[in-house]
Amino acid sequence: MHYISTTILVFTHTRKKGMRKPCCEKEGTNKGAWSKQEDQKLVDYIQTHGAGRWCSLPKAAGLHRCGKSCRLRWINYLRPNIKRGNFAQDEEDLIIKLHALLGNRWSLIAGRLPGRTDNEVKNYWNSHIRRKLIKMGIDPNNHKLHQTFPVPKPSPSTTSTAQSSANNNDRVSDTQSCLVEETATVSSTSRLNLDLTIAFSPPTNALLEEHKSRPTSQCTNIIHEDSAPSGLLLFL
DNA sequence: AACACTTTCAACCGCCACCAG
DNA sequence: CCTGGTGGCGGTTGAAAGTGT
Repeated sequence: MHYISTTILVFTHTRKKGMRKPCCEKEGTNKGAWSKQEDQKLVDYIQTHGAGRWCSLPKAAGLHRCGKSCRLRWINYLRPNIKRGNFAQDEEDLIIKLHALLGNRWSLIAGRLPGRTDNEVKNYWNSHIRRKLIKMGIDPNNHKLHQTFPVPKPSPSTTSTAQSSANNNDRVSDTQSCLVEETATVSSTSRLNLDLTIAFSPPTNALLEEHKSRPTSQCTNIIHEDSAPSGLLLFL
């Protein structure tokens, strides 16, 4: 009820502002969770016709969905080679380092984690890592240690109660050791040590393709404005 | 067992960049 | 150059699952 009224409000607002029509017809399209049948239809269609042309895809595939919804479902869930489930410790460490370097650019971060999607990385950051950093007195936005907050000792008693499986305890303490190490760097240089060459996974084929197709001017060596070069080559 | 509260994560939304005409 | 269509991105939402009382 409330949703419909806000949708109408927003819709009329955008029509007024930019006279821009929505990418899909709102009427008659399904919303919410996808059914098995819908998934199957989408997979079948993409397997025979390939992904792309998202706006016309739903009609062609016989789906009562918005094209964007189809794209999201494919990219985040149905696409082959998607890694699901718990993040490994090295993945978590890499996310933290990449976030310190790139900020909330989830697609770029996810691009360095084979099999992970931007949505998954974003969710994991917001529900796990962010909370963890805050608990440890680290500002998740700038990765700096809060001045007033004492650095906790990496003892088992400091682990989270909500996720207290043995596995998680291990992960938490590992992260702590990693972050304590990092905060030491922060305190000495006011910046994280962002040398990513150690834990860096090789670029995916897609990334390499992407790189090939771009002019060299867009291939950027990321150098912090006030720090030494990280040695990380990013394809932006 | 029942309820309240918290956490997780799939999905939606609007904005913006890019490109073809 | 301008405009409209399209794809991609990051922020946000809300239902479901989990946990505490």
